[in-house]
Amino acid sequence: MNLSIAEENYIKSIYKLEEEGQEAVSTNALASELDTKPASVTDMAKKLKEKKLIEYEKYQGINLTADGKKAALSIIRRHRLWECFLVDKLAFSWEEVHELAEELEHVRSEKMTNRLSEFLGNPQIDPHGDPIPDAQGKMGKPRAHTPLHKTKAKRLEVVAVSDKSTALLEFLNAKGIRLGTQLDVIERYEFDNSIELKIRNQPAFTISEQVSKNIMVKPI
Amino acid sequence: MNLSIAEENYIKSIYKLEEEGQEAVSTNALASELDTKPASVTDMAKKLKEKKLIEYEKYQGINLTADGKKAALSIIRRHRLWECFLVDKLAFSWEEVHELAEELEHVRSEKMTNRLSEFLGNPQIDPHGDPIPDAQGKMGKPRAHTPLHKTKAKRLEVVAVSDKSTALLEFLNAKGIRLGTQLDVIERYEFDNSIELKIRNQPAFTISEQVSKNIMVKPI
DNA sequence: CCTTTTATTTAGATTTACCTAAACTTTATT
DNA sequence: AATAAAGTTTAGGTAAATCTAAATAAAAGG
Repeated sequence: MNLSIAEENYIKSIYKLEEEGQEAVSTNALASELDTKPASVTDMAKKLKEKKLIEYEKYQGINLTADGKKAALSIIRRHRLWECFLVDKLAFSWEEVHELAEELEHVRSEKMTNRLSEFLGNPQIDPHGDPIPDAQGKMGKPRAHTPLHKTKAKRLEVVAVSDKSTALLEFLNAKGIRLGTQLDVIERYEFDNSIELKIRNQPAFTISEQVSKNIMVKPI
Repeated sequence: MNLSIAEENYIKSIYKLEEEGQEAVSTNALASELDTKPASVTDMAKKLKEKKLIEYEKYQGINLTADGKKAALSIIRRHRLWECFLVDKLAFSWEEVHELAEELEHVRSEKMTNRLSEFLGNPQIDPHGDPIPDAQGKMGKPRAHTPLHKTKAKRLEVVAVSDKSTALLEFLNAKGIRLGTQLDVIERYEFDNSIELKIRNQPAFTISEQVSKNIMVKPI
């Protein structure tokens, strides 16, 4: 199956929205994810259905077929491996790599992808904590799922960040939060769902619900 | 200046044909280099002229402007650095990397390009022996220029290969010819311009003019 | 120098991936 | 259940990069 860059981007976004729990991905949701218009999504949906990569009926939303899922995992694999490359080998920081990987991911060569993986030591997670599918399209573990704002635990470790925008990642950098950082929850404020945190001996600080939603943690 | 992939490919090809000695690059030559039709070239020529990357008058052929040359060198730099990466780090052989680099070269990020260069140890030549322009767009030396079929010398060293097609490179692989290989010319046959060669102690073999044209050498 | 050949350009279509505006479904609300 | 609101699709259009076929210009040959 030979996909255009646009088609790959649609597949990737559909996969993402399905992962986030949407039973069937709506035209609107996909349009806003891809920063395009609903009418364009309808057009593309017809094309991807033709190619048997999605299930789609008028007004009923979109789901990936098995083939579509396979394609998505292949794109995600390439994306995350390039992110590792940029961080591990070219010394980029985690907030810089998403956009570049968006471009590099579209160079389709299984041989290159597999050699890149090997060169990087077959990494299991990317710089944002997301698991990297293997050459067969198997995703290690299904990504760390507990966002900080839904945990009760007091001592936590950051395992992933779900929003890859430069803005959020730079904010986290500034606060000293990165992958593996240990957090102590000092206080949860009901009225705005903000959370007061502390890292080791550093002074405490507060983060909004917006932020805590995007920090995936596990108790320690 | 933001160029599309198509525009970048035109710029690169114009640069190549100018290098090969064409005073003004003809519509036909460019069309066949890019494997497209003359009519398409005319269309694109108008656009690139608009962007001040080429000089172009109807029926008069095409030349790069200073800006066009700068753009070309930037693309070539990216192309050749990725070729080095693929060969040095991912263990590809020289006949496999051209196509992949054609795609990777279109990811435009000066920061990434410069870091890639540094990561590779700021290489001066790519796996085919072509010089790599530096970050300022300066090309080390102007590529080794003597094709094997034009030399009189008997003892030679291979310094570059001008045709990057898989076919030629695989043929050279099979014969044991690679960058730095030392050749002894046994005989030159006038009637078809073929050349009989020997490498060290191996048995002699003959190559056609087609091939010898594309092997750049220096006497030793 | 005139004619033929070759090279180049124009005109008009096509494809992909978009868009806007209008029409139509579905869902939510009273 | 009727109607309003929200979501989705259709219809028709645009821009980029192609193409074919026809027209035109330049070069080559007698």
